[in-house]
Amino acid sequence: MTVEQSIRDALSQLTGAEKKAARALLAEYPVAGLAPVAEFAKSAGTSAPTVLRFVARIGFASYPAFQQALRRELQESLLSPLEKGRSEPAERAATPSAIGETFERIRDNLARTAEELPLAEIDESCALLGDTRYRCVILGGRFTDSIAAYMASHLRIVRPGVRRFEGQVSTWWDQILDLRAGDVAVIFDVRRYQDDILSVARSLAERKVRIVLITDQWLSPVARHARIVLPCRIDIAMTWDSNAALLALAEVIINRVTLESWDNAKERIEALELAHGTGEAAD
Amino acid sequence: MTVEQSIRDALSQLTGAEKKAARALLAEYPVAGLAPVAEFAKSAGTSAPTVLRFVARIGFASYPAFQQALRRELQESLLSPLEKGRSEPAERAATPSAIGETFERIRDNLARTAEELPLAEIDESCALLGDTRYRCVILGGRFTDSIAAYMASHLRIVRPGVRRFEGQVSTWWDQILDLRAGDVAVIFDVRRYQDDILSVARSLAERKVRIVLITDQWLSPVARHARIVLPCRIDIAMTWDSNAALLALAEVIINRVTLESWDNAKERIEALELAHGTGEAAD
DNA sequence: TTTCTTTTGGAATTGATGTTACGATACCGT
DNA sequence: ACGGTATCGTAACATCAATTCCAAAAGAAA
Repeated sequence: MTVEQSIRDALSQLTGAEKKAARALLAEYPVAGLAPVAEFAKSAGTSAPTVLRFVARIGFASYPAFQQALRRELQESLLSPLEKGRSEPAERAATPSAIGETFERIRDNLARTAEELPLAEIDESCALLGDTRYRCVILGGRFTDSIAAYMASHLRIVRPGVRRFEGQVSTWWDQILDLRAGDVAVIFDVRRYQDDILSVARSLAERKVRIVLITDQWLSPVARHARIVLPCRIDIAMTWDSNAALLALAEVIINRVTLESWDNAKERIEALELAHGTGEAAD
Repeated sequence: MTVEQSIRDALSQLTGAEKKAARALLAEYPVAGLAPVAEFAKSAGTSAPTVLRFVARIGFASYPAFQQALRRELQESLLSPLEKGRSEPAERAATPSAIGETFERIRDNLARTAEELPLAEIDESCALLGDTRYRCVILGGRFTDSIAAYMASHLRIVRPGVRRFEGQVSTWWDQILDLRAGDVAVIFDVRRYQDDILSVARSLAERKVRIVLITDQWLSPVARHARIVLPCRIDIAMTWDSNAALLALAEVIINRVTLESWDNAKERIEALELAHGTGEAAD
C-alpha cells in the first residue's frame, strides 16, 4: 500500500480543507510532502494544523513518519527502473539481437562510469600505487576476486611488493600482520557485499593501511574505511551484474601507473619477459 | 549547475569525512539529503557538523536551503522523466583527460567486438555450454586466466560439471584424462600466445573435446583446434592490451546460458545463495 | 432565527533540529 | 620524536518546526 493509494482511499472521508491538502500533494507527488509543514500548508492554501490532521487521517503517527514513508517510497521508485526485469529474466527474450543489446548495456555502463568517476581520486590512487616505498595488497569478493587477480598479475610486473589475498579468507589474517602503516590495499567489493571482506577492511584500516575501494554505485560498506572510493556502474538489468566497468577501471589504473613509473617498469617488464620466455608463437 | 555536479566538482577539495557525506548522498541521490541532518549523518557514517560543513562547502547557506534545492531539482526531473538522469552529456564530455580517453578506447573495442562477433557462433557456444550432459572446463593464459576464473565462478552456479584448470600447467595433464569426447573446453588466449596453452588445446582436441576459443582479432594458434572461435578487440594503443571485451563477451555468454537453462539455473542459484548465506550487509 | 455540532486557523507550547564553539585527535612536516 | 596544523566529533545552544489548545467561523438542524 503506497502513500498515494492511502490518500485516494481516504479522500472521500476527508473534510474540505483536508482535501485541499490531499490534492496539493497528489499534484506534486511526492515533493510537496517533503517540505516542512508550514510550506506544504501554504502551497495547499490551508493551515498547518489541517495538514497535520490530514496526515493523521491517512494513518501516520506524525509528520516526520509520513515524510520518512515518502522518502522510502521515492528511493524504491528511483531504483526500480533498473531493477525491474531482474525478477523475471525469463521474460527477457533471448533473441539474436539480445547479444548486441547486452553489449550495448555494458558499454553504457562504461560510459557512465567514466563520466561519474572522480578524476582526482583516480589520480590519488595511481600515486599511491606507484609509490614503491609501500607494499600493496589486492583482494576481492566472490566474483570480483577474478578482477583482483587480473589487476595483481599486471601490477606485479610493473612494481615490486604486490601481493594478492586469495583462497581461504582465514589465511588472510596472518598476512595482514605483515603490513605496515601506509601500505596500500586495493579492495574490490560489489553488491551482495560480503561480511568477511568488510571485516578484513576494518582490520586493515586499524593497521593504518590505506584502502582504495573499487565498488558499485551503491557503495560497499567498506567505503567507511576507505581512503579512496571509486564507484562503477554494474547493473545491466539481467540475471547477473556486469563487472566490465571494474575491469576497465583496473586497466586504466594499471596503464596509468605503468606510465608514471615507466623507468622502473620498463626494466622489470623486459627482465620478466626474458625470464618467462614467451616467444611469440608463430602460426 | 545541478547539486550533483557541484558535489562532483568539489569532491577533490573535500576533507575525508566530508567525502563520506558526499558519497552517501551520491549513492542515494537525492533521497539521502532529504532526511534530517542527524539521519543523513548517521547513514553516511559521520557526524552532523561534518554534514553541515559539507553542505556549506558546496555552496549552500544552510541545510534547509540545500534541501529546498534538492526538492526543486527533484520536482523538475519528475516532470520530465524522459530526459531524467544524464542531463547534459555535452558538458561532461568537456573534461579532456587521458582517463576518459582510455575508457573511450575500451568502449570502442566493445562496440567493434559486438559488431564483428559471429552471432551464430555465440548461439552454438551457448548451446554447448548449456548442455549439462557434457562436462566443461575453462582455462586461460597468463593474464586471461583471471577472465577464465570469472567465467567459471559464474557458470559453476548455473550448471554442474564445470571445472577450471588453474595453477601449474603440469597438473593439467592429469585432469585432461578425466574428460570424455563431447565435453566442452572454453579457452581464453590472446597475443603473446603461450605455447603451453597451445599444447593443452592440441591434447584436448585429440580427445575430441570441443573447444570454444575466445581470443583476439589476430587469432591465437589454438584456433586450429577449436570448434568455435570468438575474436575480440583488445588493442588500445597503450602499454597493456585491454581484456575488457573478453570479459564482456564472457558475461554475455553467462547471461545467455543462464536464461536458456533458467529452470535448472534458478534452483541452483537459490540453493547456493541460501547455503552461502550472503546477507546483504546492512549498514 | 437560534442553537448545537463540526470544522478551521491563530497563537502558545513543546520538542526536535540545525547551528556553533570547543576540546580531542589525527596527520604532516621538521 | 616533536610541535604545529588541520580535521573531526561531543556537547551546549539557539532556532525553527511540529503539535496542541482554544476561540471563532461555518454549517446543519430545529
